[in-house]
Amino acid sequence: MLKINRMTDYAILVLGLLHQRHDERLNANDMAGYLHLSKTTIAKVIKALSHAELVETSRGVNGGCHLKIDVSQITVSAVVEAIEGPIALTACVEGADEACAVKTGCFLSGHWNHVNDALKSALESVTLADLFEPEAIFPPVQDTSSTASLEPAFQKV
Amino acid sequence: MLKINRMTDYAILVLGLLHQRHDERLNANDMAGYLHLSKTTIAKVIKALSHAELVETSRGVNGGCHLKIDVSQITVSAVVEAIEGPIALTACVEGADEACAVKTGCFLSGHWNHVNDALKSALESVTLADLFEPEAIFPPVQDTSSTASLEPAFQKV
DNA sequence: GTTAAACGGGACTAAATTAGTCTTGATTTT
DNA sequence: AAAATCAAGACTAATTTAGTCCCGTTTAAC
Repeated sequence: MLKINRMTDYAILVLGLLHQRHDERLNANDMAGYLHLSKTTIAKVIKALSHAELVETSRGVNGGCHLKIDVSQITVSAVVEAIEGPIALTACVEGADEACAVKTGCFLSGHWNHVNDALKSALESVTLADLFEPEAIFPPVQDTSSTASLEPAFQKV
Repeated sequence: MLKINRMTDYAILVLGLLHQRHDERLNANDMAGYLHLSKTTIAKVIKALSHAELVETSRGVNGGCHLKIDVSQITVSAVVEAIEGPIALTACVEGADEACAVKTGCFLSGHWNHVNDALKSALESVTLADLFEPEAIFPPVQDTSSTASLEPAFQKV
C-alpha cells in the first residue's frame, strides 16, 4: 500500500536514539532495551545503516555505534534507501534492482522516471532533524533504572 | 520497497486501453485478451476502478466498461488510491486505514504528515495523459484477429 | 595469550501481504 | 427465458517482509 516498511521505521527510531545520546556509544543490546525491540532485529538495522555510512560501528568489547553525520544531514530518502534499497516505484525506473522486462516496447517508456523523481525529491526534502520534534524528542528519563521506556514511534507500519 | 503494486500497474494499463479505444465499450474478456492477463484479474481491477468512479460499467449482454473522465483528468495518485486505498506512508498519517497505536506519545507526531503530503502531491502532479506517450501508446494492431498483442507495460512490479 | 563482548555476513524460518481464482448472485439485452 | 456480463466476497497461492540464528572476525580487558 505504498508504505515504508517496518525496518525503515525502526531505523528512524535507532537514529533518533543515537541522536539523543550522541555522546555515548550504544550497542545493539542497549538500543534493544530502549526501543523494546529484539537485539537481533536492532543488529540487522544497524548493519544496514552502517553499510550506508549513516552510523559508525566499532567491534569488540565496549564496541557499539554512533551517528556518523548529524541528523540535519540525513534525509528520509537516505534512510529509506539504506534499508529498502534504491527508491523505485516500478521496475521501469532507472536504478531499479530488476530491470523492466519489456523496456523496449513499453509505452510508458521513461515516464515513470518523472513520477519517481518527484517522489524521490519529496523524500529528500525532509531531514530527520525536521522529523524529530526538537523539544519532544526522547524526553530524558527520570529514573536511572535500565527499564527506561521509549515507545516505538508506531506499532504497525 | 516503496513500490506501487502490480494491480495498480494493471489498472494503468486498463485505463490506457480504454483511452485508446474510448469509442468502444470493452468487457473484461476483451481487455484480458489485449493485455494478456486473466479475465478474473481484469475483473478485479475494473471493480476497483468502477468503485473509484474512474470508469463506468454496464451489466448484461453487451455490457462492459468505458472511461468516465478523460485521462488528462486522472492523476497517478487517483489510480493508486483507487487500487491501494489512501496514500499513507505510515500508520501515523492522517487518513491511514489503521491509526497509529501510540499517537499520543509519538515523538514524530504529525511530522510524517509533511512527508506524506509531499509524496501525495508528487503523485498528484502527474496525470495519465502525461504518463502515456501520445504517439507511442498502443499502436494500432495490423491484423483484425482476436490475438492482438499488447504487451503488459511491465512484467514484475 | 585467553576470554568475553561486540559487530559482520548470510542463511533460514515465520509472518504478513499481495495476487490471482472461484463461486454465487444480480442485472440487462435479445 | 436464456445468455452475457458485472458485483461481491471468500478462498488459495505466491511473494515479500520481518525476525531469528549461526558462525566468523575484531577488539578491549584481564
